[in-house]
Amino acid sequence: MRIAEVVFNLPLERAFHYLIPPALESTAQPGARVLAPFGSTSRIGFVVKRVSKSSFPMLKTVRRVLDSRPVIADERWALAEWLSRHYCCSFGEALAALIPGELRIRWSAAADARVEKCDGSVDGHAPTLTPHQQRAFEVIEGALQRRRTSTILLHGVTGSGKTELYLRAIASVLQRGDSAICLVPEIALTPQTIDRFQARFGACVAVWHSRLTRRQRAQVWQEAVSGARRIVIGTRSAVFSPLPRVGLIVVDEEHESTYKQGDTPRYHARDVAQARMGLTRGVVLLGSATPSVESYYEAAQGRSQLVELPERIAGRRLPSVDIVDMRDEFGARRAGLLSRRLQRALERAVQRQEQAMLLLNRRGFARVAQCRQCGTVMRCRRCAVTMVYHASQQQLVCHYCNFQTALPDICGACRKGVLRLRGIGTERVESELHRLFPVASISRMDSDTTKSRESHRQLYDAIKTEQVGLLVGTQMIAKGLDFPQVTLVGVVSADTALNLPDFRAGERTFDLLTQVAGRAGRGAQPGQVVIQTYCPAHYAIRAATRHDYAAFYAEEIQMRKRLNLPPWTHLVELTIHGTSHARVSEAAEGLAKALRRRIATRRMALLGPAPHRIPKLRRSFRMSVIVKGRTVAPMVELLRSVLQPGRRAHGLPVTVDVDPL
DNA sequence: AGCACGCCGACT
DNA sequence: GTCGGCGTGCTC
Repeated sequence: MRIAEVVFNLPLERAFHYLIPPALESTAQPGARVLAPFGSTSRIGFVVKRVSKSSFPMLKTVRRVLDSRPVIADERWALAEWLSRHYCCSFGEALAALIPGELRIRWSAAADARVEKCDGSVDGHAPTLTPHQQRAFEVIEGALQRRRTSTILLHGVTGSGKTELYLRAIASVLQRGDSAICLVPEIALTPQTIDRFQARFGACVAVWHSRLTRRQRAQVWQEAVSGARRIVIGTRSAVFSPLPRVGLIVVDEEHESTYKQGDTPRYHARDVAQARMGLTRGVVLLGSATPSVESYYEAAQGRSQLVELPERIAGRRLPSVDIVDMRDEFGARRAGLLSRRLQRALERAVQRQEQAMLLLNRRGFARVAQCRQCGTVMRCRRCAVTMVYHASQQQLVCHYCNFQTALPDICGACRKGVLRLRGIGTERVESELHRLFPVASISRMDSDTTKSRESHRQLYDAIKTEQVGLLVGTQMIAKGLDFPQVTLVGVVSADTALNLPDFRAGERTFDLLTQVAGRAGRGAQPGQVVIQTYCPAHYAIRAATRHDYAAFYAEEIQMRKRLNLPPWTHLVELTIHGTSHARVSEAAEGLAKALRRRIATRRMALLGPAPHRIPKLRRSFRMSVIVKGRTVAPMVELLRSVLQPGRRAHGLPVTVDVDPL
């Protein structure tokens, strides 16, 4: 038993054997990380097993053990197995995903666990529940008491009091001695939620997100393990929190795409939450005003329980929504930015000193720079996508790789024409507002103005204290913000998301419009929403104006069925990349052929190969192949065998994206 | 995934 | 003649 079987964070299924020196005998146990010589260097790996002999003739020796106790054990170990099975990654990659990258330092679970009294009992500060909330809570409480794996979808309109129900559910779990995780889409968007959690539960709440420093992360981790904290509220990786006995995972705004991890393993935190609670008979509470079609379908199929909160609390009304048909407004002649209707509404808001928000889901000043003479559009030379002009930096910026370059005086292609800026972004709207309302206080909120650690909070506070009258922003302003003085929300263009080549375009649009509309009229004054669009008849837009999720879902699910798309099927997207275009397409063809041969007998379909949505990124060409099937498991099993060893096709690396967005 | 080894094109 | 491109194979 002096040999450790070790896996690494590499796209390799195989494990490697190492001798364990006597001094490390007691600590080199399954679940502990070790530093092991690997090729010409050393790397960190995970011990998965102890064995007594190995067929490998020249074993090296473990250098050191990083953990005095396993970092991953029990149900989190099983969760890693699920991750690797479901997302087609190696076990080593799955284990690595379960611990923060920053946890490189030695840690011991022996830290003093000063568990404060923390049962989350509902005190005088908690508001009384409305009848709808009360009924919803009974369902949630019932599920928690049953102690069986279950999922509840809480579909509540914006401002219907979902957070209060999360708090009550968590309190209930704490009272019986278990712990809970609450996932939020983006920490910066939810300062209010965190404040409320801390007000209710005090020091037993830990906050987990990407902007924590290394030290803070290690500390939160430690406190979660030791039981000093019983609640973790955080972004997607918080689903892996090492809290003991997690009885409930709340996924707030479950439809948000930020729950999907961008690199291997490309997990979806909502699905991981369900897998985790499946292992410990816990409850998953999904909350949304605009549920993902997937989650609503699960409820419709009876696999999860649907609970509705159809009304706003405190008798607040949902805002009235007006559609401006931009074809009437500007017609085939010059395109404009703000319709007369929206301008008038803005004027009224400014006069009454109320706040207004304008949404445009595109940052920068102009979407493209195009030559007036030859029509050439400025593209990023590494990514082959159009570059966006940013007035604040006076530069063209690639939104994929952040490559920047000055706006040339004349076109580089024909050396004659002057470049013309076309297509609008948030910067352009901001300058238009300055022109129309020179005395108003105007701010812009997008990822450009909120880059630094503190800028988001500062801007948020300025709006909260009403130093800002008019706010322009990307989807960042559409989500979660609660500013009672906002009475007007304008959507500059509802069509930006609608016209993308994506089968979720309708869903995205419905979500964005409903969410941004929910920012209006949260205080005493009623809210008004003005939506500008060139497709007023589209069902996603029409349903959003009526706040009618059911109508949207009914249309959407039929379209998905007709085209055999999710949630009726699952997709797995394979992307092959490499610097040689010829080699990439050769490999993609080869992979498609190999797969096609094998899926003939199974109930799967193959699409492609075709150029990836972004055909070239950072000098690398990309081709995609999509596998479609009724369930994920057989597809991943097949891919695992075809892409071995090293998850490659014809020598080129392949990324596997299960249920891509 | 990195890294070393090995085989063909444009330079001092 | 060699420097360096990336295609190939290996890592206990």
